Amino acid sequence: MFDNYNKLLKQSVDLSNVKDDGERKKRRKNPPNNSLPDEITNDSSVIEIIDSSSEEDNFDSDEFEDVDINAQPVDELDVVNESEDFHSVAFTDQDLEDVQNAEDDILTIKLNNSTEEVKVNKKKNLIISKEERQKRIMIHKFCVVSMLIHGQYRNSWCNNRDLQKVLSKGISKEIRLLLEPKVNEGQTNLTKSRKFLDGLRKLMYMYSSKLRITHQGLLYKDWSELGKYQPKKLKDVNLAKFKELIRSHRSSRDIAAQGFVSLLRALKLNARLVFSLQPPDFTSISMAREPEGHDRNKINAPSTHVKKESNFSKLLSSKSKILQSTRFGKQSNPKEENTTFIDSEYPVFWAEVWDKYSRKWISIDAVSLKTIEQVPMRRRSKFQPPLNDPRNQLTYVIAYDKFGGVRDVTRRYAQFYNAKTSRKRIDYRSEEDKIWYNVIIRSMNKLNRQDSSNSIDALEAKEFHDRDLCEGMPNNMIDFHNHPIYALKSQLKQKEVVFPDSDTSVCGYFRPKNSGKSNKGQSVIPVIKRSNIYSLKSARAWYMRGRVIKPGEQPLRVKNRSKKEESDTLNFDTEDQDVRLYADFQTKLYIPPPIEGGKVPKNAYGNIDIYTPSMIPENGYLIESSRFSMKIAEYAAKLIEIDYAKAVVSFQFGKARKSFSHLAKPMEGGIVIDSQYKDALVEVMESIKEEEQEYERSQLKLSSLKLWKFFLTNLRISRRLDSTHGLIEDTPTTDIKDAYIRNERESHSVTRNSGKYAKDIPEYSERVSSDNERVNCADPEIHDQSSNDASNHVGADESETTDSGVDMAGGFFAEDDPDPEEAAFSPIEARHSWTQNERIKSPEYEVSQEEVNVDDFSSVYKDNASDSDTSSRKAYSSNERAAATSKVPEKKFDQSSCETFNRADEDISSLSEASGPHNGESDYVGSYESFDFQYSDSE
DNA sequence: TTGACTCAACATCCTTTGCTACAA
DNA sequence: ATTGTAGCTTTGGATGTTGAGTCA
Repeated sequence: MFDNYNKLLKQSVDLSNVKDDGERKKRRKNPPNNSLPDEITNDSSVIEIIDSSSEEDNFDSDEFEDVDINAQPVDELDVVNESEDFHSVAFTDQDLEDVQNAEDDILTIKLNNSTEEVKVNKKKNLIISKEERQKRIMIHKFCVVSMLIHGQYRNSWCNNRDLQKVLSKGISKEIRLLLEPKVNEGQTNLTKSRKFLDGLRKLMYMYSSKLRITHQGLLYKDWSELGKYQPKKLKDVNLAKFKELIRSHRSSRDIAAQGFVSLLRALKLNARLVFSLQPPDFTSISMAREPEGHDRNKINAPSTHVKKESNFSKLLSSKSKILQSTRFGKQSNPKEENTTFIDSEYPVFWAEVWDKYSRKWISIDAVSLKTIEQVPMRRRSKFQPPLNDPRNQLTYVIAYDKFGGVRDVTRRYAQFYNAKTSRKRIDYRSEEDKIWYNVIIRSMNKLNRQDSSNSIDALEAKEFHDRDLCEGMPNNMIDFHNHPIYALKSQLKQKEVVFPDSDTSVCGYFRPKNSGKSNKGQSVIPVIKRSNIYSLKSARAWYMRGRVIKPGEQPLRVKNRSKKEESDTLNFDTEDQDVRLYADFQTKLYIPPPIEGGKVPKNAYGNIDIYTPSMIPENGYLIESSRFSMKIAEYAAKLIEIDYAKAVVSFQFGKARKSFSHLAKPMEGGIVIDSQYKDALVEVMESIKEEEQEYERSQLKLSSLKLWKFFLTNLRISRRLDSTHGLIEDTPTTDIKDAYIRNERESHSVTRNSGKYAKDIPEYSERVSSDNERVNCADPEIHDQSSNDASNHVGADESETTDSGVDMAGGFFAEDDPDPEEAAFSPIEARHSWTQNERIKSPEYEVSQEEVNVDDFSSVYKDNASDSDTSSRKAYSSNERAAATSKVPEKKFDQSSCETFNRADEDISSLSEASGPHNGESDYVGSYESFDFQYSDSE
């Protein structure tokens, strides 16, 4: 299960494709001037100049001491790696020495010149990019979900009857009696509870005495360690293996704890499996650094594992990779290379048992801590690891009960949940994430536990509430920041205010550890209830949220406009230069004026503001532009002569603010009308919409017919030219002409073979395929495909016809100039309309559908369209031909229209069928009937 | 050793209703 | 002559958050 999770995790990282270097390059505002090490040595003259000046003027011994000379080459490497494409350059020890030598030569210069830059770079490299943050959040979420599911599986395995049977066999009568006292014993609940706990304790010791921990379980990993190979981990645990491991009492701590839960359940106790999820911390936004001290060993994993972590190592910047190779590459001892993660002494999995006598959850860890505890209210739980534990972080504690219920019980185990723990959780990040998390937790429950809550749940909820109250004030100033219950005045945001600003808002006092300077000598500072802190907004801002200031309310704060704004507005009215800010209790819901006599009230701009649904007038209705376009809505309203107002729902802000006089563009989200006209208007709009669609359809029909006409006329002209002038001999001078002639010949062969299907005629297919190829030549992939198709169809020599450039399309434009724009829509739509409505009428439809190779045929059309190039037009040498195409517009048929035709032609076969019934209406279409190219004819 | 503070570097929020030239 | 629309410009400032470093 968990290996799968790891695999998925790796994949997700692989997919997101870390672009560390590119990103960091972008973020560098001032790329360092430092050039490559060897360049530095070459450029000695420049350096000397700097040297002399810096020695006299800027030499600062303190600064000198700041820089670790030994570390300097490494820093140099950083810089180089940053500014250049460095991936392929392998650093050798020689390089490193060169750098050091170079460094020695120019020591003072380098230091003085670049110290500051190096410092800046160091700083910049410490914080990850925005994308990286997003990715970390994503991975964090993914880990949370994966671990939740993992816990769910293990929890269900704990319910396994066979396992429970085996486990409960070895339980002594004494323990059983303590856990399940006889009903008629006249004892108080307290005594019973004590006995119950005693029983649990004995059970725990019994269970733990048998255990041998042979493998490592789940542990917290830093971002840099996520992909590291964990050698002592159990793999491929399925239910059978799980049972076997628990029976043998040789497994990991996690599985042992799960086994204990199973044992508790076997004894008919209400036991929960508790899982402290260990996702990486998304709030940590610093670069993944190489661990210090003894952890260094972990970096150089054995070569066999390198592949496994390759995806994840992308998380590490390439910088640190080079650092690793340079710093530790040579000295590292193969024995030390093993990746070792030292287990935290705190558990990841443990059990909770419901003590029905004291009506409390009892936490038991029979494996790691071998402890049993009813978590205290005000003191730290034994289950909570210290905040700096590198292998166990208590952030999400999830309890799975035997009925499939899943509850977040972090509040029980985290002593400073509000002050510390909650900040590391995804649900603290935003309202959206909170919803996400709640949905996930809810969906983890079994269906019958999703919404129902039993009495135990209710008691637990009360317990958590009490714990919130018992948490008390933070013990340091940082934790007051954004604390949900308490606040310090000095930490309020600019637009936050205490109201009422008196002692009633103060709920206590805080003594900073080293009574800070900011407290102006005061040893204690007042702590304010968060509920007495209000976020202020201007009247305008409130209006944008559908609220207005109550009459007579005085602003809680008046903020001066910034100097910038003052200079912008040449208004000398002092009142306009202040922004008056109000709290939400000073506002009320905005009730818009009602529509009277069908007249919609409008603002100064002739619109109506609908920023929230509450801003729609009582008897008004908003026709949202998502359903109908603004045009249709307005037209319909005008048509039935009712008053309406365009609804401004939001504003869009331009990027360049200064250059544009307008900063905000109003976004129209529909029209507001008197609600009594709603039905009528909707009716009208629907019919307009229908009409429009009908018109579009007819336009498509028309353009399809035009295309068809264009094609047939094309063929007719070429045939007439051939019949009048005969075939022209092949000459080596004009390849295009040759191809044209050959094409014509082939088309005649089609004619002569009338009665055969197009696909059965090799020459025809050949031409079609090669043309296909030419059309698509812009895209090499398509090119290959189509040429393959060609050879599949006929296996003919393509070179014969590839250069044929026929200016047939041009000729047809002269007569019929089809609008390319129109054509762009017609063919596909036309297919639908014709296919569905008319096609069936055509008697030839069946035949063509079954026997004509549609692809081949359509390609003919592509040929015509794509070859209408001015260069190919030159191929016409004879006057006659020129005359035939004399009306060719000089307008060049561009690529886009070619593509248009290509698209169009996919459906030409259906169109050709469809145009059958219309043959009397047009000369060209009529001639189609007489034309020999009738593949559907049965001879 | 720890916490409070400063600094640097980003991230994010706040803002809240055009004009002109030119083609069709 | 009228109408519709593309293209202007080339990048804000204040506030909040985070991590590193410093100091008491």
